[in-house]
Amino acid sequence: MLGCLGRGVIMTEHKIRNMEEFSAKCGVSRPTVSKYFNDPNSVRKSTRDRIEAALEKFDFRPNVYAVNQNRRLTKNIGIVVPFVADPFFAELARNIERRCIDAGFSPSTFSAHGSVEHENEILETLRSMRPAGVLLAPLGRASDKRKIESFCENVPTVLFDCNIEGIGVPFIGSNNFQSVPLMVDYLCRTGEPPCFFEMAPVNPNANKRRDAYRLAMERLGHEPKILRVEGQGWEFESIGYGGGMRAFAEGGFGSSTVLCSNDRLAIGLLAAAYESGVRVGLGAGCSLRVAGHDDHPFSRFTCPSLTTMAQDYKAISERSVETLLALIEGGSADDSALSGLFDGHLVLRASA
Amino acid sequence: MLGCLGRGVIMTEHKIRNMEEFSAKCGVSRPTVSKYFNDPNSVRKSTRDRIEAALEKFDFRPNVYAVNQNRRLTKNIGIVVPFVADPFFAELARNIERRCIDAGFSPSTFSAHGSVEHENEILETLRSMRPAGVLLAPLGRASDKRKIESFCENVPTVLFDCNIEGIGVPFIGSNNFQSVPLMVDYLCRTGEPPCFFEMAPVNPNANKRRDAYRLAMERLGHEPKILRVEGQGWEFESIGYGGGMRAFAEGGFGSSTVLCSNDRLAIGLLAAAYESGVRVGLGAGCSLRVAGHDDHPFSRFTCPSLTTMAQDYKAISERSVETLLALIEGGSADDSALSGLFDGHLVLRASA
DNA sequence: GCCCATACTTTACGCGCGTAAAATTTATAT
DNA sequence: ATATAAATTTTACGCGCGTAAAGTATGGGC
Repeated sequence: MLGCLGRGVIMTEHKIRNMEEFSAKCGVSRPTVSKYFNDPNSVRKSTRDRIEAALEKFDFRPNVYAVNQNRRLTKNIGIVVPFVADPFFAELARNIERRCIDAGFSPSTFSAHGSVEHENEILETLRSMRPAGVLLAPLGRASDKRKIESFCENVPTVLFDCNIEGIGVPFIGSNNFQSVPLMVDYLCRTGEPPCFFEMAPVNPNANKRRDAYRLAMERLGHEPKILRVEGQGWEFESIGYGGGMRAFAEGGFGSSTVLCSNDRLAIGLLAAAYESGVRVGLGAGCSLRVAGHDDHPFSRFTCPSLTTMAQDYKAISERSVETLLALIEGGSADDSALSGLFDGHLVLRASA
Repeated sequence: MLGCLGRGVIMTEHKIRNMEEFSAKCGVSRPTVSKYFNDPNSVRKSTRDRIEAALEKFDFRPNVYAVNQNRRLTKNIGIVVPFVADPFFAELARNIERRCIDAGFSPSTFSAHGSVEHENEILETLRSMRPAGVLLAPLGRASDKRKIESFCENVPTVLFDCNIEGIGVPFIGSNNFQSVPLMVDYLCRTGEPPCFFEMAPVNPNANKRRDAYRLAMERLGHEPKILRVEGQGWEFESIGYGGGMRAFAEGGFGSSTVLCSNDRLAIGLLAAAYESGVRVGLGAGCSLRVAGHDDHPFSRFTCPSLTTMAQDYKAISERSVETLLALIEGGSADDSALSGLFDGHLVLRASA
């Protein structure tokens, strides 16, 4: 490729193979270049300029594998969500990714796709990646608690969205005991007190929401009514649909207001209502009100649009990353003291 | 940790630090162990058994960074989708991931989150990962064509879902010229010929679907009617909703049947119809039929449920991975000859 | 002008493993 | 039993970079 004739007319820049060659082009020693890549501000401005000038001409990048092999701690951060096909988690992951990049780390996102086996595989993979830290939203009840626990002992980890209680790991999530009562209160003010529509709980959030519902109802002097539908897995819409169809066939919910454990369940229920000829909403001719929880990205586009409790995506992702970075910096500081729960806010739409 | 008293009662298995130590525990040489990890069947059964026995006792795993540094080609495969918050892509990615793992590779999935900058970042990251191959679903029109082209020259790549034409890279996707005419034909048989509802095309698929619609209509002796709505970005539902609201306000679509360029657009349109008091479906009292394209995971739960063309997820993911593996094996074989388009099938639901 | 802190260079070692070549063992065929 | 092929061990080198130590250059303050 490079002409040997020595004409020197067009000196084809032969590819830089390693940091040694690159440092030669800079007129700077390799260790200094190495220092530069670890922290550009750790070298004098004049040398920084020389390196960056050469960087534009040759676009060299240190070999990630060699770098990570030799660093005590890699700059990798693992992000694990239970089910990325749920736009709620996709959105959360996107936010978190961005923040990690901005903090100078290299995030890699994994989805357990709803399966424990896959979640365990991911933890194994993550282990061998020796990440600086991990942001983990576990499957929940289905998770292999011991594996997660032993993982957290070896890798700085922050749990988000779904807690695994009693393992002393920081947790960032939503405050269900604030959000659910707020919704219950709104629903009671504006119509018949709601019943609670849930599936077999996949995680602590589901349990807390039910408990919060019960408490809120009792505090308002109403009798809680809980309707649990069958079904498992992560096809919540399908479960909500099936449960809805059966309830409508058997004569309704025992209340003209239904508070769903989450939006996806509500989406299924709305489909069932539509198919059953039950008009949902506030207007005349409507016989049912439906509310959800989470402000799922699609809840704006349901028919009718879904009244729901918005989780504070931004705060959760921001605080999760902050907490992890603090954990990475400060060694293994006091753990669960770093936990944080965020309030949600009411999103009033047409369904309730 | 390890008692120094020599009692030997409980010999705490001190952590294996590297392959050297591990091979000692096996009573096998390190190069042989190395061979084993590259291909367990490349060593004699007796030694394989010894290694695997030790493997259970010490759960040693080769350092991924050291491995990848020294191998000519890593076992990594990059998977890139334009927007993972779209469950369609999440589903595709999940399928592809699984197949890569089964083939003995380590997939990492990335989402461009709808932004070119992010897509380019991902390509850079991917480059420094020196992957064996990459499965890339580009953003489409928004993509930086030159960067993708230069990337494909250096890394074995298979495009899926969305083609970048004229760069000689294998492409696996859906056959829009089969699927759209099929839908058009069905709609014409059962009611008024459809108009076509689209947004500014984000990728070649959108263009092809429109062209296929036009052709199909002309072939059936009907006049094509195309309604393009404004809006950009990846919030298709929102665009469909906005376009729908305006169309209903201005007196409809010029046909009582609307074929949408994709399901997400249709989901937005259905929301607009509902809000505008327009009944969608086949039954009495319905004034509009709506059909989509893709069999989006949520299209079962729209109100009414959405009649659509199902893309063959399984075939696309399977063939994409197969093609990439062939590309990896056979060096840079004849490229675009490996392309493949798959037929879709009609999914009849309540909306049309 | 000297002193000293800082930044840099040189030199050197190690990380954990792939991989090649040569010597040796083991299994299979004759 | 002997020849032959296959598998394994030994030995050795290299990958690209982090990092430490010791020496050299740089620059600011007095």
